[in-house]
Amino acid sequence: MGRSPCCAKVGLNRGAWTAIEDKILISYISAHGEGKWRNLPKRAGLKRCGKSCRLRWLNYLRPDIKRGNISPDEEELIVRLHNLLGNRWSLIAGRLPGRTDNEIKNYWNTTLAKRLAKPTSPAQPSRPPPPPPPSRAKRKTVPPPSNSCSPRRPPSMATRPKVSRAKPNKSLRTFPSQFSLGSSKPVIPIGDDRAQLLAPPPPEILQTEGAVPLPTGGDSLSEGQLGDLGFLDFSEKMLEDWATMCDGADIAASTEEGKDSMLDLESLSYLLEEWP
DNA sequence: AATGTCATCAACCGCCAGATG
DNA sequence: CCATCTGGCGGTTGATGACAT
Repeated sequence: MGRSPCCAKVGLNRGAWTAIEDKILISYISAHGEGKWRNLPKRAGLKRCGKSCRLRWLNYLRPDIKRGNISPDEEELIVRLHNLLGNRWSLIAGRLPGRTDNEIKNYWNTTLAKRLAKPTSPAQPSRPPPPPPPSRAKRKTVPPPSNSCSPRRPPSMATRPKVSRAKPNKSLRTFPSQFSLGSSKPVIPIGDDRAQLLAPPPPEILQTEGAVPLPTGGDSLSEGQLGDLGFLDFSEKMLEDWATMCDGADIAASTEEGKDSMLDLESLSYLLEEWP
């Protein structure tokens, strides 16, 4: 009864990924594509849990990941989106191409949350607190059973091999330019083993997919203001309108006034669901 | 130089929702 | 309709590096 474990836990590698494992995973996905994570480790010859492979790929190895510091524009966008969406990191990350939910979540927890806690912070949001967590938050809070098949922290983690993380200079930490999405950020020479593992992505990755051109009206950001955020598919005004709707306006009415040009379907459906 | 503390972030976990048989 | 599988999400942990003492 109950769920079967996502994979056999015995005999699997844990902790930090090695360069060889990364290479194997990249090669396999390059040849066979993503998906089928459960069987992927076996087929690829990796002693890893499928979930671990998926996480490694999505958060670290994907060629379209944008590395480097969060720009001020991105930061402000994260703050705004968090005010609107709460801790829905995947949704927030979905509006920041190249950024992962894990990265944004980490950035929020380590940097923004602390900064925003200070009342005099320039980034202090002017909006009310984020909405309560959506239905997903109804998870149980009981501690896991002691005989759980997957202990909270496996013993091996305590003896995780000392793997050099090769953390580059934080002020310049970014990914090789061929992986950027039009970013104008400085790029450091490849000192990261990740870069050596990755081949240049296919050209289509460098294109902004599904993006709606920014409005050309005066209320949108100028080209200079856009900076690194030129790939974003909505403008400041769109966010403002979106936020206004979230602040208690008649959403149903608002969405019928031609707002389909302002909101994508996902956002709109979310609003309609979460703010009835 | 040695030690302690803090900040960062990759990786893990349990849980959930949708898909599938 | 039900049980199971699969992919995905958000919360949390702990290794590591940076900085302070």
